[in-house]
Amino acid sequence: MSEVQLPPSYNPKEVEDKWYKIWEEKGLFEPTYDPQKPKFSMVIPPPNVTGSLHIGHALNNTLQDVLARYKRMDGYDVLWIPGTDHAGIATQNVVERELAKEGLTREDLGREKFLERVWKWKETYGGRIISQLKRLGASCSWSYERFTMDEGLSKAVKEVFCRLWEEGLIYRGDYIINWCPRCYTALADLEVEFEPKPGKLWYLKYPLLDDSDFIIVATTRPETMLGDTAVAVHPEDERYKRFLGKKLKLPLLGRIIPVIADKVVDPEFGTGAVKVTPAHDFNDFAIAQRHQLPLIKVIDEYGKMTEEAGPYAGLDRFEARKRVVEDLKKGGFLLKEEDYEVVLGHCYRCGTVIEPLLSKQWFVKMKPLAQPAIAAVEYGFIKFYPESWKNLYFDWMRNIRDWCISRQIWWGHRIPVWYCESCGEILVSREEVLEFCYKCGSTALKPEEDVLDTWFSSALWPFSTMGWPEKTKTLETFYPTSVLVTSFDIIFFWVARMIMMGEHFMGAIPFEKVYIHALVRDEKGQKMSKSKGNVIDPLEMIERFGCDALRFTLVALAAQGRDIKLSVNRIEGYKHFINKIWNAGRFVLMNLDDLKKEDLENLEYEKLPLFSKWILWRLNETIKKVREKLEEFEFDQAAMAIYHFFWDEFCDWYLEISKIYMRKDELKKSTQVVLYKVFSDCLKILHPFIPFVTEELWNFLPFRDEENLLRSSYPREQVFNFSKEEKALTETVINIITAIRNIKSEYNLTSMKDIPVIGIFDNEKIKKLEDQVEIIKALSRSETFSIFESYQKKEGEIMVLIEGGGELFMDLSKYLDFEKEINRLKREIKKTQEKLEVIKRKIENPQFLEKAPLEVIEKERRAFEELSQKLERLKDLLERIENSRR
RNA sequence: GGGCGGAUAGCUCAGGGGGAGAGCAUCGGCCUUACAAGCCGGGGGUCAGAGGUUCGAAUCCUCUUCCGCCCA
Repeated sequence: MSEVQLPPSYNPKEVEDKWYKIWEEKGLFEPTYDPQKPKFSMVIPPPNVTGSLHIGHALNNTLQDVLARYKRMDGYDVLWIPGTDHAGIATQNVVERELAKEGLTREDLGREKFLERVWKWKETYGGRIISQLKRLGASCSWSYERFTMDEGLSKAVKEVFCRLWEEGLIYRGDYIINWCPRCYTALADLEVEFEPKPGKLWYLKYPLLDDSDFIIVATTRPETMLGDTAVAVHPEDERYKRFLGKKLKLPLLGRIIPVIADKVVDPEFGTGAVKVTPAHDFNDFAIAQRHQLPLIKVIDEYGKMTEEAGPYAGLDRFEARKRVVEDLKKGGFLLKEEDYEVVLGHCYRCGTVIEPLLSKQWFVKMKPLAQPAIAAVEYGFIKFYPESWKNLYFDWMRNIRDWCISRQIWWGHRIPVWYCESCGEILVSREEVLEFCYKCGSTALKPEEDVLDTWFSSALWPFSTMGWPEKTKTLETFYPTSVLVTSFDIIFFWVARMIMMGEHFMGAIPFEKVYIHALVRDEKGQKMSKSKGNVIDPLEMIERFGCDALRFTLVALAAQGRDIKLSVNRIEGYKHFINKIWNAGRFVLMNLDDLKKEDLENLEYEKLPLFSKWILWRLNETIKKVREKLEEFEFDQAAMAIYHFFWDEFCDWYLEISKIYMRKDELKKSTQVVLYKVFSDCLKILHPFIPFVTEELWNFLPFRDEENLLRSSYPREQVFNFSKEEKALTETVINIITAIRNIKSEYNLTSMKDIPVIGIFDNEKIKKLEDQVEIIKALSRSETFSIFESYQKKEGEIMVLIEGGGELFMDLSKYLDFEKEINRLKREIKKTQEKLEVIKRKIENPQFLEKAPLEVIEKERRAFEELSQKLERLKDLLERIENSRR
């Protein structure tokens, strides 16, 4: 017995903190810049600095960590850059809420003081998510940690803005944009979430100037009629042809507006005539551009009616709606009102109903940027996993619209622009402070107040984190990154924009592969959210079941192309697996005695007993499979392969068999070596998935190729010689054992060891089986097992058939329950008959014989042979038992 | 309105043209000195429905129903 004493159950809490600290302090997560090594790099999708770790982060970072640890062990120099995102609107909102508790608004503080507050808040809480990532075991290269508002990254942002401006790819102008009156900022199209809500459709009467006739328009937003500058109909619409070119008198305000024809009008919707409010509707804005209509803004940035709204000026937009409807009704302009489902845009940060409005904003021209980014994926320089996501990418990229990048909030990268109050020049500069206008020399400069969309800086993340625009060694060594691991909901927000910026500024793709993983949902398939109360908190799961259990669960469920519905009992199930590993480790360690390093090296494969060879072969197959699956990002399959090998083959079979081998002097040493070899390789294979328990156990192993498992080598597949005959023999042994267990269990005789078992096999097999008798006896808990070539069944014995040929006889006369046995046989017969029937139909079908591949036919024929024999013998048996009872 | 994905054991999910799988739950038997968080064994499924392709369909195609998501 070795001196190693491990407690009989694994205690994750003590182990996890200890190892993370050691790994980090030793700098094991850091790249070495060893020129001999191939490179592997990733950038983390930066979580919001305000956030705390939710289950989606846990999945995302577990998968990245699996890759990072696998590649690191496999000889790559790995850089995994971590960091956080300043999340402009979200963070500002959080701090504003804090202020509100003190009865303050950000305006009360002023810009500078407010930003101080945000920074302070960031210093206090920004570290939270980082420490939570560490709790998860993420092996990020922490010395590279970045924040999107860091000095270096800010420099990159400024550089990108200036260059795009110089290239004419950034412009400023009055356009209709999505406005959140609560966050008081413009939003990009992507940042608006649409949701159907019950609403109304109002039918309004717009009379001709001379009151001789009228047009009826339908609208879901009557208050915007105050800003109408036309009524539009479809040019082919016969009903309205006579109105074209005529003028209408806008109710309530009396404004004179034309009737125009435009193809976008859907004659099927409402009455086929639509009011046109160019300042507050995207479609209407486009119509107005085509027809040179005036733009009248009736709702302001606070969601209140403007002076243009005449008597309604100053009212809130929703209040104005009520008043307008009332007044229309009074004036006889409201013809009817019906229930209608309206699709409303909401702010993705605060949920407020978006107001489309006319505003002066900054935009990026996307078409020229999109083109090379589309090509990069088309030509396969960037590959999506699963591949189907690329269609979504193409679809969006090919219909891309210009990107509104200015935000009217304070927390973010200030747009590097000044306006000259003397000559009106727009000055774009990399300078921190601009002293005078470079056109007219005036010092009367007004800085731009707006900041950039947060995603503007995120788009640069793969190279800004590596030091761009400086030429750094990191960039040179690790750009492009190898893989981006993220979820599909930010393919547009982030992935696409990174590809565009990478192509444009680096002249190279930002990553070679994009692995898109699932969204984690609750058991009912709903998105987890705090308001629904269905959140599974990863930190709580780590507390309850251990980090490794959570990680393994997430990986095991991470099948491609499907959402993950997570339930707590799944995590609990895999916690048992962790404990199983722990105990297998205890067993191995207890049985190593004075094993020496030379013993490991001197292992002679050809001299090993059958099952030692078998387990080494199975290990080799498992290594092959896990590697293949990891390379294809089929994490779940990789996890299942090692799970089943470890539990079902190594623990359930080999460990039990090793107990027998180790009792024999001549086999003891080699068995110890095989146990050691298989177990230590399993630790290696498992480490990327479950780093803590494996590192802890590794630490108890007497000889290690590396002090830390984390830096050890990932097992490689070897050429192996385990013959077909040997495979067949192991199967037969396993089948015999299973059959005996089966019978004993059915007769509730599990603990009875004194039931003699007789096996009937052909001569050739008998010779081979002789060496396996001890194993059969031990694992089936039978004191005697004898083999003959033929045998006459005695009374009270039952017979079982062994798959692949052979029979067993067991004397159950003392215990035999005739009724039970007859039932068992009948059941067996029925099952066999059914199977046989299916196969018979097949092999009697001439078309099957003609068209099916030969090996399939062969297989079916063999199966037919076996099953018919089996059926015959079963029937015979049943008859004899029934006879003997009489 | 357009597009994508899903429906497989009681629950959560794999599989993806040639004998229906896992974890959990359930039932029966075992304290067999690594592990009762365990071991051994069992039961449980017209693979959503209908049609088609095929010698052969849970798997491919079409339609239907229901669920989820994305875009407009």
